[in-house]
Amino acid sequence: MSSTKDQITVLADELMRGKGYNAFSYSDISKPLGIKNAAVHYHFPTKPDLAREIVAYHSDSFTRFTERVEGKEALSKIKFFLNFYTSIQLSGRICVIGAFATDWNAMTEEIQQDMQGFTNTVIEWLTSTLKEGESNGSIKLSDTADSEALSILTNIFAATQLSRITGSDHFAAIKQNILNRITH
Amino acid sequence: MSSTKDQITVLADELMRGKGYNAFSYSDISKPLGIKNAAVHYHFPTKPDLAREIVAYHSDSFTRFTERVEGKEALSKIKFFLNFYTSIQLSGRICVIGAFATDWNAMTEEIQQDMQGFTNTVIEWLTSTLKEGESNGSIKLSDTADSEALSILTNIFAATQLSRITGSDHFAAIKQNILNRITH
DNA sequence: GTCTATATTCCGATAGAC
DNA sequence: GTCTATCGGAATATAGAC
Repeated sequence: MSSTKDQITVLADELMRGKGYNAFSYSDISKPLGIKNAAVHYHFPTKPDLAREIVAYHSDSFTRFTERVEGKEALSKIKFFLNFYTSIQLSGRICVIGAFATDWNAMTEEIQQDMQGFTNTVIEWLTSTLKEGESNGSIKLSDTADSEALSILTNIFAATQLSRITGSDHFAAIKQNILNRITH
Repeated sequence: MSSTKDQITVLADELMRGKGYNAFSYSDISKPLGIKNAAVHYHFPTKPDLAREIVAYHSDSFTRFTERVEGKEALSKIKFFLNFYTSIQLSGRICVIGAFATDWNAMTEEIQQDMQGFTNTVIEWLTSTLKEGESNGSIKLSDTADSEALSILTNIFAATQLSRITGSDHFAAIKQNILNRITH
């Protein structure tokens, strides 16, 4: 049993990554939840408030993810990360980073700052995990860990976008290409 | 001297890749051009008509691009392709593929089909150009040409998105990483 | 915390004059 | 081909009762 506020957050996130920020409305949230427009505004007075909550939701989720895989072997961690994107692709949605990037110039400065913090956290985790794997020999790096992290991140989040247009086979091919690149 | 219709198309494309499909309005187009709302509707009765024109505009542009580089050496062609994205990044805009992918579920079937055709054309050009470079020895492939094409495309179009959030240094790093991967 | 009711603004779109 | 004028609808947001 989750609170109305939590239900709004989850649904808003799905709409954000499903249709885009400017394509969903308060009524897209209130109707499925069986509540009224005003009730959503009670929890999130403005739409930017809702957007910030979505970012906070992903920040928390990513923190829990890193804690869950902490202690596992580095290559295994990367595979868990990539498998998370597979579930995004299967749901027909896209990564939150790409969703906010596209609507970037329609976002308030506060949202932008929150997203910068979140995105850098993801990049830093990827970078340190790649270094970790190179140290123990499970991962092969042909460039700096930071560059490889950026390459992997853009590959996988754009794969959720591209596969909407050209189909899920392309998502699978991109994911496999990443793994081929970083394994011996 | 370009026609009003052409000016509308160019501006609509910039808005589409600058703010997103649902974030720009007919008045965002009419005001800068010094015309009225109704004049834009005369040329493009509905907003989906405008979206289709944007796709057609990019299809034509890409065809002209491939003709311009035809005859050049394969690696050089890829570099021209990547440099085109540098100009997108510098303008603060994103690649049309990512822009439409994010708003995919807000698009009509006709727009989606047009985008599928355009995107596959880009992928096919990249694939055949990579094969060409492998044959003449200028390009190194560690995976199938098709997979490498998908990897490069997602890297570079997502780089225009990511760099909005984390800065242009990341765009440069991703671009360089692509070149490192495919050269000896 | 949710409701009814409403204010306000903006959007996409059309009719008809010039 | 562009204009004025306007329609119908939807969106974000708020006031005040319960």
